[in-house]
Amino acid sequence: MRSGEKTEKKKAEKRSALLNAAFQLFTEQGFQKTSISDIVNRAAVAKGTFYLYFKDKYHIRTHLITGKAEQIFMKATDGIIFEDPDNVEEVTVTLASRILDILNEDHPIVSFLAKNLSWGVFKKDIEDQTEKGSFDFQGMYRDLLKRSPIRYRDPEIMIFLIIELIGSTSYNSILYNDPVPMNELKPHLLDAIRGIIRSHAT
Amino acid sequence: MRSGEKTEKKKAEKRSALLNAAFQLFTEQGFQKTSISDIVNRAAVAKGTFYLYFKDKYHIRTHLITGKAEQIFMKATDGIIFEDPDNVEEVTVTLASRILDILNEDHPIVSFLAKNLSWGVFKKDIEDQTEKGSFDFQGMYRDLLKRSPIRYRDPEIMIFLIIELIGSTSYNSILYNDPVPMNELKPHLLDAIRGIIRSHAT
Amino acid sequence: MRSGEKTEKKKAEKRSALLNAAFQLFTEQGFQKTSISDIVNRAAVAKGTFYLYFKDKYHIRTHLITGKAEQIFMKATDGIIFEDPDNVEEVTVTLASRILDILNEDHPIVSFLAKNLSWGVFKKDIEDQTEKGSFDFQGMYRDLLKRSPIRYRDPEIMIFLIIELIGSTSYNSILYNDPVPMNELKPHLLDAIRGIIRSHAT
Amino acid sequence: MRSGEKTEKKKAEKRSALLNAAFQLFTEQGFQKTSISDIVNRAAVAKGTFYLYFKDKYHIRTHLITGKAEQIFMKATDGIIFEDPDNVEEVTVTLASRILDILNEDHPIVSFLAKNLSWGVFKKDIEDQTEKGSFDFQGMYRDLLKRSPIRYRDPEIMIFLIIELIGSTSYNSILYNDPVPMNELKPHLLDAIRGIIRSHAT
DNA sequence: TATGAATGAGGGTTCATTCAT
DNA sequence: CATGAATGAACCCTCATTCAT
Repeated sequence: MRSGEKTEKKKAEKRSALLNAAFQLFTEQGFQKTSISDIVNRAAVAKGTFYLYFKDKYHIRTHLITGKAEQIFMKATDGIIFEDPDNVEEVTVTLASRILDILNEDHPIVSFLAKNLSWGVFKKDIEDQTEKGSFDFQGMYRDLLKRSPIRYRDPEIMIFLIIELIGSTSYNSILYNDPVPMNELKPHLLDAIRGIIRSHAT
Repeated sequence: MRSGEKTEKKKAEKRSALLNAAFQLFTEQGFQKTSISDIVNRAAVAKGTFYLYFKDKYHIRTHLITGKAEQIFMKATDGIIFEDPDNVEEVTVTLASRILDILNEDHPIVSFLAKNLSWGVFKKDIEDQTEKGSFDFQGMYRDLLKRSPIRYRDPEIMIFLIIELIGSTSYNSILYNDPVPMNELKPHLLDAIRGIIRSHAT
Repeated sequence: MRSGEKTEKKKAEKRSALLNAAFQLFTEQGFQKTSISDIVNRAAVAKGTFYLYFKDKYHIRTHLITGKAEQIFMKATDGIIFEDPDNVEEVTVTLASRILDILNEDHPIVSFLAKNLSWGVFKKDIEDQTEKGSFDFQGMYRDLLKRSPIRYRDPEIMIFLIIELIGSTSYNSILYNDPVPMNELKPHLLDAIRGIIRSHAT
Repeated sequence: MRSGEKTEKKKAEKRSALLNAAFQLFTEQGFQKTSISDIVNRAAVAKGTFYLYFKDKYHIRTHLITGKAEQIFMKATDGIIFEDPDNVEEVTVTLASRILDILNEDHPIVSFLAKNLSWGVFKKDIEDQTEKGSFDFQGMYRDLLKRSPIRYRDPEIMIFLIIELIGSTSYNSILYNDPVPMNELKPHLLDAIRGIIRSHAT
């Protein structure tokens, strides 16, 4: 009745092969230019198989985006210890720094996210997916602000500015060293973040 | 001149009709979802005519992007008078403010640029096109920094950070009031810009 | 008997579940638009199981048609007593009337037969299937004509005309009240049948 | 500007080729089993060309059905002269007779209509299409009944019974001589029609 | 027997591009 | 210059059928 272990394993392999193939192709050629034929060819499975695991191209992209984003946040927060865990500036800058390092070491992920992650897609995906275990970044940050001894005006705007700044500058710096490599850009970026945070402190 | 004035005029009209139609459609539906059929239909021109004026869809997009960008910069600098034209902070913030106002009053342009302008495309287009009369923003800014009594470290990085910050935040704020409308976001944005400039001052 | 009773019962259940599911689906969506996936899903049976009981979609349709047709004839003749069992007109009109009533009270069967029973299919099915116990309508009618005191010219044509008339008019009248509901159409139909019978009497 | 005569002629040829190919294939294999690939292959045009002339398979079927039906009615009424044009029985039987002759001489049309014309399709098509020049059978018959010296009860039911009887019996008789060839069936059929008409006379 | 994952041929449809007019 | 009919490759997706478990 129940499918055996072996079958289950094979299924996981197919799914994984499809995700990997899609990730590579979306990164190399972008989402729109990648056809389902391309994906199944690289994954070495039959065309119909794709539809056993994903509804369509958008579905597999969503899985990739949320998966990769979560992976980054997990890595960024893993084993981290703050000297002063209630210091918004320290926590934010440290997290930003770690995320920039992770991105800087994983060009494919940057390329993939840059080519596939627009705010529209991101927000929609986030809302569509209330998957268990999904990393709750917003909640974590809300707690941080609550515990902080310093109050911040318009914290939502603050975080919005910071995220957009990181996101928009990473792409060219990391992938094309334009205008300078991330190593060089990073201090300026963290400075700018500090500036934003301070200007919101009351 | 062999061809009569009338013919020349008609030619320009067709070209113009194609550009307008493409702009509307790229804005409404995005680049990928717009077909050449769509464009020629809206322009009320035969399909083959498209190929008399543009090589393909990418070509017409390039023309639109550079045209619109130039239009914005022209408008932003038109008739402007600075109290202290050598003050980098004043000039930059004023320009930024005017550009934000222009964008905020022209949603289609924001939508169009957001949907069609990635850095990759932009740089490539800029390089491909050495069109006469194209607005020399970089040159203007270089002069400003030269005349400034204050010196700035890594001015290129500074301008990069500012441009990316403006570009990335405008889209959601202007079109979706997310996280707040541009009216509200603007002071924070200008603050952040000031912060970036000051942290680069020596 | 090697296989236990329980197994036999389960087997019959699966077969039955498939037949029921197919009947419903063919009735609801028609034969062509129903996929084998649809059938096994509704029958709550694995895809492969279908092929243990039926060769393909055509095969299951055939079983349904002959089964349903037989069911109708059985019901129509069940417990019937004629005043004058040798009177062809009385017997025919009474049978026709009962069949019309049965159909009128069982819209799904009408819909199913209408959507799935063309003469071509019917005749082929009948010939292919020499299933035991199949109701011998033709034989019954031959006997009736033999016993009748009145002789009829071309009896086969006569019965052909009657069957076609009933079959073709039932669908629209019963399911769509078009041009009128069966209650209203019925007397006219029986009149027409009487007319056909009389014009064949010698 | 305007496409030339030659172009117009070629267009008509393509359209015609598609209609002919579709007619043959629908007749040979039925509607559902015929793919658009089949049609364009037989018509010897490219696949995309199909969509220049017809929206989909249903659209081309509709054109064929209405076209063929009109053709039959035109032929049946062409040059007809009645001794007593107000005699419902004479007119009806004469028309029926001519239609049966036409059908009997054009097996493909019978096969096509049998395989493609269900009442549902027919009524929907008729309603969808208020094309100019379409033969107005209903109007003609209404006039006939109005002029008739004899009154008829429920004339709509009467005509419904007659049409269904002709339609349902023609298929097997003409194409398969079952139960007898049309030549032989025809007198019985006309008799039955007469019977229906008389039983509706007041 | 029973399962359901896997297959891949084939369905309908779109569209950039060409070319005779 | 301008046209738009014609093309056919490529797209996404469905589904009957097989077969290892």
